[in-house]
Formats: sequence, C-alpha cells, structure tokens
Amino acid sequence: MEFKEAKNRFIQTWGSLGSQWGINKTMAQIHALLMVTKDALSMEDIMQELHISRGNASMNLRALIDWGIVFKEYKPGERREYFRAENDIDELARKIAKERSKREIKPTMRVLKDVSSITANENIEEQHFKVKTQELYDFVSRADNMLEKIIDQKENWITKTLMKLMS
Amino acid sequence: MEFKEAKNRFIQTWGSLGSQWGINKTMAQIHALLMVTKDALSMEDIMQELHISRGNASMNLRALIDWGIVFKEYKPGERREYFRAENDIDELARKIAKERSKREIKPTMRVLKDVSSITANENIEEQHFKVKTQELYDFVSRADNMLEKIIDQKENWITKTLMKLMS
DNA sequence: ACTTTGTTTCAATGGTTATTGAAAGTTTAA
DNA sequence: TTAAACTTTCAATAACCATTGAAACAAAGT
Repeated sequence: MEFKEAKNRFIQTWGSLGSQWGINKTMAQIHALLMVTKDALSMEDIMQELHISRGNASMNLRALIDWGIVFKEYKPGERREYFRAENDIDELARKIAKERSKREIKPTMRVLKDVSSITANENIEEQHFKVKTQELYDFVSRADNMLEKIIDQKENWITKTLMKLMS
Repeated sequence: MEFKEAKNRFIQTWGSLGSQWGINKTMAQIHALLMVTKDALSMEDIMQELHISRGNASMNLRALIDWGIVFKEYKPGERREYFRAENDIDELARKIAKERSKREIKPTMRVLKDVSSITANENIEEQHFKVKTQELYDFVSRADNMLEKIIDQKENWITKTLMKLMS
C-alpha cells in the first residue's frame, strides 16, 4: 500500500466510523484529512481533495470549529482562510466527550428526571415505570459523572485512568 | 404529566438518543418500551403500542436479541412468543459496550494499524501521516483496553470505577 | 464606487437507510 | 395432511438527512 491509497483508506474509514456514531460523514472526513495533513488547508484544498461542494465544506468546517476541534488560521499577506485540526489527540477526545455530554447526555437526563417524577397511583405498571426510569436516571447520571472525572484529568487521561483501574 | 404521556415521552427520547448514537430508532424504541413494561409483550402488543408494521417489529426484535439485551419468553399453553428486556441496567450497558467494541472499535483498529504501517519515504507529509495514524492507533487501543477493564468488573461497574477514580 | 476574491446560506435535489406489507415459511393441533 | 396461528423475508416505497449550487453577502484592493 502506498501513501495516497493509505490516506484515502484512512479518510473513508474515519468517515464511516463517524456516521456510526452519529457524526456527519463529511465532517468526520474533513477532520480526518486535516488530522493527517501537516500544513493548514484552505477550503478550496479540502473541496478538491474530498470532491465535495463549497456549501458542504463551509457548513462542516463551521461545525468542526463549533466543536472546538478545528481552528482557522491566517497566512500573512493572504486573504484566504486556512484550517488546521487540533493536533493533540487527548485534547481532541476530551472535547468530543464534553460536547456529546452537553448535547445528548444532559438533555436525556432532564427527560429521565421529569418522567420518573410522575406521581404513580397504586397501579403496578405505573410503579414499575417509575422505578425503571429512576434506575436509568441514576445510571446515566453516574456514567456522566465518571466521564467528567475522566476527562478532567488534563493530560494523558487514558493512561492515568488505566493505571488507576489496574490497581 | 400523567403516566401515558410520560411513557410516550420516554420512548421518544430513548429512540432519538438511539439514532444519535447510530442505533436504529425503532430498535431503541422497542427496547425502551420493553424496559418500562413489567410483563413480557407479544409482537402484536409492540406493533400496536408503537404503531409499526409487523416486518419492522420482527427485524428489530431479532436485532435486539442478537445484541443479547432482549429475550424471548414462552407462556405455558400459548403459541405466541413474548419478549422481555434485560432488566439489569449494568448488564445492559456492559452488553452494549461489548457489542460496539466488537463491531466498530476493533475493525477501526485494524485499519489504523494497516495504514500506519506504510513505509514512508523521506517526504515530510508521508512521515506526518505515519506519526498521526500511529498516535491514533495507540490512543484507540488504550481506550478500548480501558473499556474492557471497566466492563469486566461484573457488578456495579460504574460505581466501582467511580470509586477508583476518586481516590 | 466598483471589482475581485472569498464565504455563507438555503431551497432544491440526491442518496441512504428505515419501514411497509404481502408472500413465503414455520410450527402446532386437529 | 390440512388448516390455523403465528413469524420471517424482501422488494417496493417512504422518510429522512446530506449535499449541491446558485445567489446573497462580506471584505479588501483599486
């Protein structure tokens, strides 16, 4: 396998992994491309490399910037904007974890709390519902807590966490 | 909010959470329904409650059974099959984590290993590619390892892990 | 003020995946 | 062995989400 082929394979894989985890395919591909590219790329570069339209590139770059995992860069004397990926993988993972917690886990917790707080009459079905959603709330809340603990360890969190777990 | 409304809200929320994480919406909804229902339900029951077709119900129930988080049950003297959800949430989470590791993380690791092992010439772009994909491989591999460590703690793994992390 | 270079927006379109429903298959009982 | 009760399959269709591309917008140079 030579470079160009490997690069392509990586970008495709990262893209489909993205979809499987609910992240837009193009967004994941742009990120993959920026990650393995040493220099910052212009929007034009990205469009060409991935064969995508300007609109698509624009929207997904903006989303990546929103997530805090891609940055704009300006070259002196040039109008055009360049883009570069967060290059510390630990930091990348932390930002993704934080973002998904904020966007998905927290809202789910709110709903779980709400629905589990209905006043159940003596009906056994209703009581079961209350118990189950309560359990789920407790679980998700503890899991989210754990995630926060893990990602708050600023550097090398994976290694640190592994060490603790092995003890 | 009364019972029926709460139940519906929960099922909808669980369903859309599912999609966001790459799990078929109906699959997540059926699972949600079974989770909060005390008795086992027949396919007919599920179809009615969720307003879905027989085919859809059949396929997604099969998928849930594949994942090991829903079980078939037979009532004495009845031909019809009934379905019940795994009712231990820790066990549920462990099974989901295991399944996703098997289906997504492991294959990704294989690709990362492959593409990072190209023989880069002195070209700085190619060398950068090798370094980055290597780093990614190391990271994902450690994360997967950590996941395994966490889920191998048979009972109450979230609590146990939290305890260790707080030390 | 106007042209050039570049970016963003959004309605229309395309593609992908989920869902339906009818037919085929399976099991049990008479 | 036939019918009845139930489940699975899969081609057709629907629903959803991503993507395009052209127009609007913005900024900078002349």
